[in-house]
Amino acid sequence: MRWKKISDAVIRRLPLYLRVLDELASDPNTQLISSQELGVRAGVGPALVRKDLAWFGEFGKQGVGYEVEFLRDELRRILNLDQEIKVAIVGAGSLGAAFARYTHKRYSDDSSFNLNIVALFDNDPEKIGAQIDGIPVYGSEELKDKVEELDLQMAIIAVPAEYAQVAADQLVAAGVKAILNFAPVKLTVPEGVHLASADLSLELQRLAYYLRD
Amino acid sequence: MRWKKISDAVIRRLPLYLRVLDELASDPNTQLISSQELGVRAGVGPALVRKDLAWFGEFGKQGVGYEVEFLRDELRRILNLDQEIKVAIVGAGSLGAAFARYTHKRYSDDSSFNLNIVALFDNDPEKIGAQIDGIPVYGSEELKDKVEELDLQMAIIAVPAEYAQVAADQLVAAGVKAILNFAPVKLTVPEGVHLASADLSLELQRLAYYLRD
DNA sequence: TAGATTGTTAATCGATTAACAATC
DNA sequence: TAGATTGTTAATCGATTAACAATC
Repeated sequence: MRWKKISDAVIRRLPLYLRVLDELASDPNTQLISSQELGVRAGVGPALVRKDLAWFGEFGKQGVGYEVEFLRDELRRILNLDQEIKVAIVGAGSLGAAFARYTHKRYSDDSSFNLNIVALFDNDPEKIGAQIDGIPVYGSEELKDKVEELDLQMAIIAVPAEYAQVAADQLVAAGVKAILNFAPVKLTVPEGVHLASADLSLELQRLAYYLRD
Repeated sequence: MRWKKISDAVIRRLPLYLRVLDELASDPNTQLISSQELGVRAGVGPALVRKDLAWFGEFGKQGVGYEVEFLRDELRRILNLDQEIKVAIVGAGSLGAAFARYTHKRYSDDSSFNLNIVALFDNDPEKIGAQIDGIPVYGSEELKDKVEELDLQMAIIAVPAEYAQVAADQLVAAGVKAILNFAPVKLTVPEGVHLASADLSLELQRLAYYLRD
């Protein structure tokens, strides 16, 4: 299945819809949902909900709405979340460790959360060989080998700003195609490698603007 | 100084420009920068750089460019970062503690980083009264008092998803007008309260989509 | 002055919303 | 059938880019 050039603005909303459907799936009273209702819960207009979904197929029934379980499964498939995705964290400092715990817990609790942190990497000899929440910490020089061995497909960069580009380069060289960056720097990666950024300080600085009103 | 209805898309780019200017300010060789160069470093087109800045005044000189130090000061003023902003973190678990350390360090190291974490809040009696990196942990029932006493203007929510809306409600009731949310839930806040979200799992799920190519 | 780069207007592009025929 | 809601096309809205006169 191949969908060409669907805008990232669309892709960003799919996890929002999926979250609503996951919540609803546990409620036996709600087997159907309209674009109206799904939109309200996701914070998106109903027309946009329908347009977004229509890029991938005809998932609804006119006059009826969308089947919650069915649509959830479709969205999970579209987002490649129907299979386990193995994630590495580079940087086993307090931030890296916190994400490891956080995401690992989520993976164990929620059987449909298929993002699994399976390895941490760090340079500190004190940390290498230890485990955090049962997840092993490896030395950075093992990164390439472990990416292959463990089939790591995604990575989270949680190192200090000055090492973030180095970490990204190592990940790219190892073949990782999706990177979530927490360091407060703009990373440069080759075409075909996908970046997401969770830049705490940019967000705080943006919020500061609105303190004036 | 009051700038009406400037789009959030514009505001989001100002911290990007500010970051570039901060880096450049330490380089005595670069006293001037063109919209071209600033754009390349910030990842924005040169025309957009000029248009963004022009919303707030005429900061450049034709044929010359922008003075780095001057423009930096102007941007810091526009973003209200010319004064110390006191920030609370709600949730003193590993994530909250990691942010506290991270941002607190940044505040001490970088004299122009005026976002200062000065309080943590938690419900766990084990944690209340303790300090993390010298920052005191208070009980949640003290939130309202401490917001006033310490003049807390911003907060970071780092509690489990099921408590995030409660935390937001308490913050709003206490008068906090800017909230950065890390919990994987859509928060509802009244008009006039500004939200930023750093939703790790939404970003990871979005990245998963691109693993197909 | 000649060259460069701003500030700004007009043109383009893309994303969201409105509307409605199709149909469950 | 009557009512509801989808999928889709056309209209609108907003954001980015191109172009260029002003001017340092």
